[in-house]
Amino acid sequence: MTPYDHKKVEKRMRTLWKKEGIYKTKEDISAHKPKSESRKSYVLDMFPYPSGDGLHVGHPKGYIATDVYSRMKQMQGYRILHPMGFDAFGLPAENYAIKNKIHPKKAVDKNIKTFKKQLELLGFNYDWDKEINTTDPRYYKWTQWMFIQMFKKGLAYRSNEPINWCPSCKTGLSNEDVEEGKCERCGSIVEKRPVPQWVLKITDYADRLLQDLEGLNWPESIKESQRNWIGRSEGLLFTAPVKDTELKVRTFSAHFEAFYADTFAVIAPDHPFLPKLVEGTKDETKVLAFADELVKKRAVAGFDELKKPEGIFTGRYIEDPIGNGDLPIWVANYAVADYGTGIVKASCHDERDFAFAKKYGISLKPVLFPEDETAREKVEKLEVCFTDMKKGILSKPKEFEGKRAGDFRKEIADFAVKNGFAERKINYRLRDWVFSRQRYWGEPIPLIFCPECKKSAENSKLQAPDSKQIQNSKFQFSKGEVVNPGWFAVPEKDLPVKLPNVKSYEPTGTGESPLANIKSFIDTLCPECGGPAKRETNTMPQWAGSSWYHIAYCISENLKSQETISKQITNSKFQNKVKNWLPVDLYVGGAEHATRHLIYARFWHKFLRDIGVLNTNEPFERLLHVGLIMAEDGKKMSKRYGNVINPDDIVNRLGADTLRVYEMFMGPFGQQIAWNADGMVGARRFIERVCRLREKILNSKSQDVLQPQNTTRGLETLLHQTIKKVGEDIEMFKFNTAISQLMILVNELEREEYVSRDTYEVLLKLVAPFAPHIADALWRELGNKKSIHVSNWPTHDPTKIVFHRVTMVAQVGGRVRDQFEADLEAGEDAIKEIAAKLPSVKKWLEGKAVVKTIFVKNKLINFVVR
RNA sequence: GCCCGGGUGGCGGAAUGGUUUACGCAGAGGACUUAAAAUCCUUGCCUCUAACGAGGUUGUGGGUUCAAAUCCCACCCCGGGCACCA
Repeated sequence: MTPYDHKKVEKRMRTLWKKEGIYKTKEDISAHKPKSESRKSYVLDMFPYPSGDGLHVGHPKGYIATDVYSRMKQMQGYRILHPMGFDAFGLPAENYAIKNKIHPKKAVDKNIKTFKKQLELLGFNYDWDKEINTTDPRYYKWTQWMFIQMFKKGLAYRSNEPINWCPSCKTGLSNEDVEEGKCERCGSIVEKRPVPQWVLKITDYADRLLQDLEGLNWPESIKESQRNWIGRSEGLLFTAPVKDTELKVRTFSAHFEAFYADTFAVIAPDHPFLPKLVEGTKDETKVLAFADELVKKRAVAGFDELKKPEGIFTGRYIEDPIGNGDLPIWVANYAVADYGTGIVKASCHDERDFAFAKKYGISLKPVLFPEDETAREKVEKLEVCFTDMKKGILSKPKEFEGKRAGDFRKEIADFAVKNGFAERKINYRLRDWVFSRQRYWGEPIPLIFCPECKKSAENSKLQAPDSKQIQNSKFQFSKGEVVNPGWFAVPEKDLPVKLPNVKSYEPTGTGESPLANIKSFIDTLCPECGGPAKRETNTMPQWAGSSWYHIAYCISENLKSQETISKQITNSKFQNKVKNWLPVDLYVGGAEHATRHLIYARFWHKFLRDIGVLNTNEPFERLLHVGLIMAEDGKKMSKRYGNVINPDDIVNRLGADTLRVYEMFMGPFGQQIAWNADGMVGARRFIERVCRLREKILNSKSQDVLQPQNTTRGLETLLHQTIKKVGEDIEMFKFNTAISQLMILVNELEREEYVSRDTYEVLLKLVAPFAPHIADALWRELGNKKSIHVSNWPTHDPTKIVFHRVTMVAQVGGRVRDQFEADLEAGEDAIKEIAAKLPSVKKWLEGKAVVKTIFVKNKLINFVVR
């Protein structure tokens, strides 16, 4: 492969760009500029976690895309912000460090260096002045400050409830970190463990997170994932006394239409209320022991094993006010403690309840039936479980007898509320965000605990009696108020709370963070009373730093400032910067973040808006996800399979421009696709053709081949079509068709004896976003002093796109019989006349009667015959 | 089980009611060359036919339409997400 030395060209161009500073972000903090001058485009990639393996060719696909996009935007006159940074806290970095016996900080620094070197080889237009690193104390000072604001607003609370615990990673996990009951990182089965945790009340934002999805320009699939994840369901909350006790029980039901069928209730085996419920019953110990066993079983059981119903009678009954008598309460393995109230009234109109009752001989009483008589009989005889709450016909209560349940959902709810059985309630599947990790490599949680202050706080406040707490709590017993007695935020002047540099940072496995062993870190003074106090030793999860990094890029200078954050954020300069860049106009990254990072960041952003730091509701206006590049064998690229392709090798052999063009040309951007080494040849050839076209340029201006040619496909038309299509396709992330259009143009230009300089320059500009090195090099060879990347994007002339002659299709009976040329906009009669004379059409019309003629202007004529 | 995508040549894909297979890769034939590489040109779904042609063909089956890859119904397969969430 000859004619150009990509190594030389690419190196030379990158040096020039650096020298000329063409990728420096243009800030515009004056609010007075006319709109056209301050058009901005904030284009963001999901920042990488700098792993020790470096990049493979799959990683940069998204980065190339945003690079192409932002280059075009810049040429179109937008101020662009296109930054890059590193998300380097968290388990992977720490595990890598432990495995390689190197301190996480050192490992991260080293890996970032490698990453940056690799990224730079690809010729991205990042403004490295904006680089951020979540593990930089100047960065996490802000992360900690934001956490403190949440703490002060009561959005961070201390919980003692059992949480997901990964025995292998030796840390608590959030609900989002668990997949099919397994740790998302290492695949170990997750246990429930009662470890004291800091939890963020993301559920307070559930409704807004759900509602605001509607206005976002995001892939429908991701919106749908988030809707499912938030899992809003409207239902009824029933309250009833527990027989022979002072206790009351609340149960939630989203499918309440057949609530007259309830004959028993189930409680989760790990429900914190269970011990209190069975207190004083005959089989108290037996029940608790059995429940314990169920919990343990559930912790190790595979997913499918949970389908087998198992349980035990608690010895207690609900006195159901509906008049169904006393409902026995059972412990059931399928009941979930932390959804709804963890206790559910059960009936034959639920698959799981039905199976459970059948197994343990609990009586059932159907009140909902199919219309069909024989089917109805089966339900009456309890042979089948009937659950259709839409089409089912009710037999009870009297008020709704014979009615279709689905048509009266609202009325049934009104009825239950009016009679005092229940109140309306909206429940979410979303759980609060478990925010503590018992690991070393994370942001220290900036809180201090003072035992003295806790005592006085508790003394000053008499413990509320149980009954009251029942009224106020989601659960039936005290969950502890959300005031965190004895806990205080680290005063702002003392931020950041730096992660101590230690030798031993391996997880303890005791539920304590490794920081708990460092006396010099723990011991401190109480910010409230000045007495001896202890620091929180847990760290934040991997997702903390990434929850606000889109903001960090806008205020990168602020991160270096010595001023307090509270003061900085009220500064009008800060406010202007934030207003000028946010929201992110285009956000590109992997779809795997649908229900984690993308929910957390939205939550965090909304919170910061609520406290006045931001003025936008949502962080990411438009989102696109990049399809994975698979290895040639169709598997994921991984060291394990030995199928990794390193971009450095490609850059070395064929050049960054070739790699970029190839990755953009492979297929639709969002689609998963396998690497094909052969395919790269096409990309390289395309670039070489663009180079070779230079020889066809005439310096004399008089001979401009852009003069309209006497053909239907004039070059000028093609050129303007290409300008239009490439611009539109890049805007829509349809890079593959943009490139194919460029190829068509190049093929056509090759056929010409001469190419005008103007045409060639337009071509180079259109190629520039994809192949920035060679395009700029060729551009400068033409004598241009400034980089092509700061030139103006060409605009198409709509009048020049129109053909003068068009190719028409002649059909007979809907079948194509011939094609012919005709004048643009030619009328039906003229076309009919031409078409009817064509021999191949004539042949098919012979002996037939034309019933109808269909005419589509500039496209076809169709004779419908009989 | 529920919810999203998707199924088009040998391969990646294009076309969102109007010529199926743009563009690229691989293949075959040719030109140039002492030769090779590179480059350029031609060709390129299946069936029937000596040929001209004709018919078929966008996962399968049906429907709407002058006309369907595209719209509607049913089914099959692949990929992804969610899942004892009451």
